[in-house]
Amino acid sequence: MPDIATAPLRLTLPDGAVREVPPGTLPREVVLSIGERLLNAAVAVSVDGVVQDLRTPLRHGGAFRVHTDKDPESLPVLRHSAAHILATAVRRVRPDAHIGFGPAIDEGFYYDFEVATPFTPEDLAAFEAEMRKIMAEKLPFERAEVSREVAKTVFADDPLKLERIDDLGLDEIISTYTDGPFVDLCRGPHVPHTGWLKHVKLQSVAAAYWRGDSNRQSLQRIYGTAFWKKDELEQHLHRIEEAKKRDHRRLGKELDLFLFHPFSPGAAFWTERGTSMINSLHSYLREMQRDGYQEIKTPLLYNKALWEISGHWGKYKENMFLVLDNETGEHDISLKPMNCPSHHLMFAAKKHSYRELPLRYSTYDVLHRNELSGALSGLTRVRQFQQDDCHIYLMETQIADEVHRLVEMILGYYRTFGLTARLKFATRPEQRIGSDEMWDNAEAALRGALESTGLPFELKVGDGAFYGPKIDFDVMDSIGRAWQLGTIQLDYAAPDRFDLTYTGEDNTAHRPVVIHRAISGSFERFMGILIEHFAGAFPVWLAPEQIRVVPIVDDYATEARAAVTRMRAAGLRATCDDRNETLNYRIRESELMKVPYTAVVGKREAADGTLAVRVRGADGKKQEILSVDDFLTRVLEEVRTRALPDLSFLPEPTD
RNA sequence: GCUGACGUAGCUCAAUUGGCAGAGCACCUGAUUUGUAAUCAGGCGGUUGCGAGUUCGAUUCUCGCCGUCAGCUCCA
Repeated sequence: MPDIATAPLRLTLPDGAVREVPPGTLPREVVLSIGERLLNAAVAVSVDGVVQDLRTPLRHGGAFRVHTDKDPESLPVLRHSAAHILATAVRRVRPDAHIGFGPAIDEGFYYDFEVATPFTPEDLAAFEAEMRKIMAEKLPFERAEVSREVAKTVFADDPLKLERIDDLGLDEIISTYTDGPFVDLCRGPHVPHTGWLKHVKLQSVAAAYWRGDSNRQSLQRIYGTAFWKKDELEQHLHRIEEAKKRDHRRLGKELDLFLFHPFSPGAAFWTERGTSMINSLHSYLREMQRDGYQEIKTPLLYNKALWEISGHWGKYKENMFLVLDNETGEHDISLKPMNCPSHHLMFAAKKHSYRELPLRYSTYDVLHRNELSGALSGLTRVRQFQQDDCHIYLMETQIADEVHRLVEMILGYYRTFGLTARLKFATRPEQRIGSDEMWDNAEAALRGALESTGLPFELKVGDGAFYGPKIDFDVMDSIGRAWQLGTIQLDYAAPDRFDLTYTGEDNTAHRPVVIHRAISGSFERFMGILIEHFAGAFPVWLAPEQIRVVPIVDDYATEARAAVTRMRAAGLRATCDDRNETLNYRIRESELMKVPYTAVVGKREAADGTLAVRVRGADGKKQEILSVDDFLTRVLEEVRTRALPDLSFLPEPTD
């Protein structure tokens, strides 16, 4: 047991009042002294922001706060306790199970078990039932602080816990928590007793390596979640269901945007509709880069000599698709996993003047990365993709301006989609190339440029690329999920490796600096994000089919087709659905395909040269009768401004 | 890659203990000529992912392969 200093601890309450208590005082006593009702509602307390439970002796003074189920700090405590209750249940039902770790996580909790035979979904149901019993039993969570020797005795039958104990530092307090028959090595904090848990749901079971190490044994991990209130749990589960409905894999099929085939896992087949969307994205980017960018194309296959120069052969070979060279019989050719080396070759192929800098190469070339088969997932993790990639060669003095300009451009691009981004500044990682001096320069330059934008950013120490620091853009979509998309990476190493030079004002050779930057990350993943963000109801400029014209009966098909012809001539993507089906049927299909405008032509419209325009998702309420000209003007304006759709009209996706 | 679950018509899903593989939608044909989210009738469509094995008989059981999905430290 570590020494506890004897000087009284000063606790400052939120109202400014100060309590002095002897070290080792239990928080519950402090809370009780504030009020009995508060104690009944208290889940945990925090001292200077560090959350602990009511039965962990106080060791430090500081800002003292009491957390009830209203406070965000309390939810992880509840979920951590839920994890223990799960372990308690599993041990009752399957006494042979060894216990691993069981923490609270963002959306709930998990617990790892080592068992001879994997759990089944039926086991999960049995565990959940047992958990309910344990919750009804209101078993107190008893905390004990024990010596290393005692801990080892308690967990003599749990090898995973023993290993954990051995990892603990000598000065760390070893504590255990007991609820009923179950003892766990645990730092806490926990709720007072198992009855505090009311709304728990076990969600899935999957394998997880012990300590995430694929060389270690595989454990069974059970995921679950818990909430204070029933409707919170139900809402959470409902949100998961809703997210499934806008899953891009499902919508991609329903909206006929792309498909996958087992003969080329991890590579999308884009349908006409999906291709149309990607082309719209391309045009937008080209428009943004009209000024000062050179779009180029470079080969897809390279001799390994290039990868040896770039360093990929040593650091990235596992992820590259190697190709057999028939003449040498060796796999010494590779599909490119990145564009940078080929751009550097392009740069090095000519003499460059300082007057040309910054020189910006952009490309949409296809890249291949050999991701683990188990890592593939829809459009978000693929083996073949296109980046909106760009490499900028510049002088060090130009970095600040350029980065400033890039940040604005990238944020502007996201804004077009109604996406907001958070910036992260990532510094030198442990595994890196280049001298410390180089890193000092690079980090200072990039950071200075970032600060000049005046935007808030988060510092990610050690998260940089191996060749330089970077700014990452994490984008939040319409349902609050974060995706890492854009990146601005400073590279002092590649110019050396590729011996890149430009001729300066002084007529001697100088090293340029390289900036790698991507905006969408990859078009594949960006499409996946857009599909989910808009739930398939894309802005007009992006929608693969912008207008569907529907004649009520054959008699007006001529007028309908004439309208479509005019729309197409104006550069819009319009179709005519004059199939022999009922009007309702065709309207329904147009709505299901999320076509922004369905223009109906009946007797009146045919006579007047008008269209009855139905707006997607508005339930027919926003219909307007417009002349073809007025309608065209309006849609063209929406396309020109890349107007965002009114997402409040977003219908619940249909099953 | 590893662990588990899954793979039946273009799509979404059925099929008792192993016993003739079905439905809806889509598609095709015909009828119907429709005013804002599914008109009616008929028809086409499958060597049940692929390959072995067990069995009188396999969608069903076993094994291998392919693919899909979930997960693979947010540290007791």
